[in-house]
Amino acid sequence: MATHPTIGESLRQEGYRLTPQRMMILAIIRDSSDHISAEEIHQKVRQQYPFVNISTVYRTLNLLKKLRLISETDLGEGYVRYELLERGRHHHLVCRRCGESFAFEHELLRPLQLRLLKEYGFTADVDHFAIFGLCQRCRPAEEMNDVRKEGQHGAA
Amino acid sequence: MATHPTIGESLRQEGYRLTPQRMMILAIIRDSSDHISAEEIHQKVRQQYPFVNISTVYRTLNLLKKLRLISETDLGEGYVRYELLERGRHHHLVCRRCGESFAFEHELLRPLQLRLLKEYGFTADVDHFAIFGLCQRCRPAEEMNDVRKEGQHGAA
DNA sequence: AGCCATTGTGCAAGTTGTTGCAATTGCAAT
DNA sequence: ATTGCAATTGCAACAACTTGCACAATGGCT
Repeated sequence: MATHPTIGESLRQEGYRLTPQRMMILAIIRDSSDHISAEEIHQKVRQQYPFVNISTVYRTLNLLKKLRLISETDLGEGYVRYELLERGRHHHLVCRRCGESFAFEHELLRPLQLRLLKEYGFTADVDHFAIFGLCQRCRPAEEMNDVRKEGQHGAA
Repeated sequence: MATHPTIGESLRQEGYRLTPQRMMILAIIRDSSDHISAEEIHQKVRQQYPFVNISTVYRTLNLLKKLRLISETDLGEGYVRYELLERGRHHHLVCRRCGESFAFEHELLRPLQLRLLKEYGFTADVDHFAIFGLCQRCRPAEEMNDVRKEGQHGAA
């Protein structure tokens, strides 16, 4: 029932206030099994206390993102989803054809992160990537589609 | 003055129409020296023909993106920018502190692209990445900031 | 307990971008 | 040159998200 102590305390230690709105929002993110949208958070907060404004939800999410406590991901649904970062870093492959999304290990981004640091002196925030493309199942279908179109005028 | 022939023809070969609106939009993207926003394109189109609607601009940009003729990038400005893809593939590092953005070579993403294909069977669209983080100049300042905050309560 | 600077909230208006629909237009066939 | 019709456009309404502002609440200080 109580808000996640470590995250609430992280906020206060950074000089921010732990208000009832923020406690409710934090509890909902923590209790949600996977990525959750701002609108879903807003709905659930309102079940407890109906006067919370959606802009408070967005402002809280932006604050938590700034403090690197949550990650924000665009899975191509027309809105973004949020997740506790302490839950373990992972990333997503999103198929542009079927819309399905697949997780992939943070490990695969390490080499890139290192090269950017070595060659450009740039410290990349690699909290949560979403990479778009074609999944294994959809690629054949897409290629067949290309062939049909090329067939219309004969050349590649 | 004439619209870029190859891109205009690409459109028609795919079965789409080459309308005056699309010709103007294409010419503007081609004549722009770097990444350009939808709003900038709209302004410039209206100088030639004031009745073009912003939704036509967005729809044309989405079409060109779908056909992989342009790339779309979020440089953290609150809107996205577009660029001809045939101009050579490159990506951006965006500093979350100073806002500056730096180009980096497509080559650095190749290994990731290959591993995603080998390990997940996923064909990643790597047209234009924007990776956020801290640039060389801003990292010291940010770390100093962290130290000050940690000092307030003594432990890390 | 009470004061006060500062942070946070709700509201309403503003952005960027998307979409349903009716009217228009490009273009291939006649 | 005209026709037919799917593709395209303009418009207005909408969705996700942000922001300016006045009021409210928090929490350190006395």
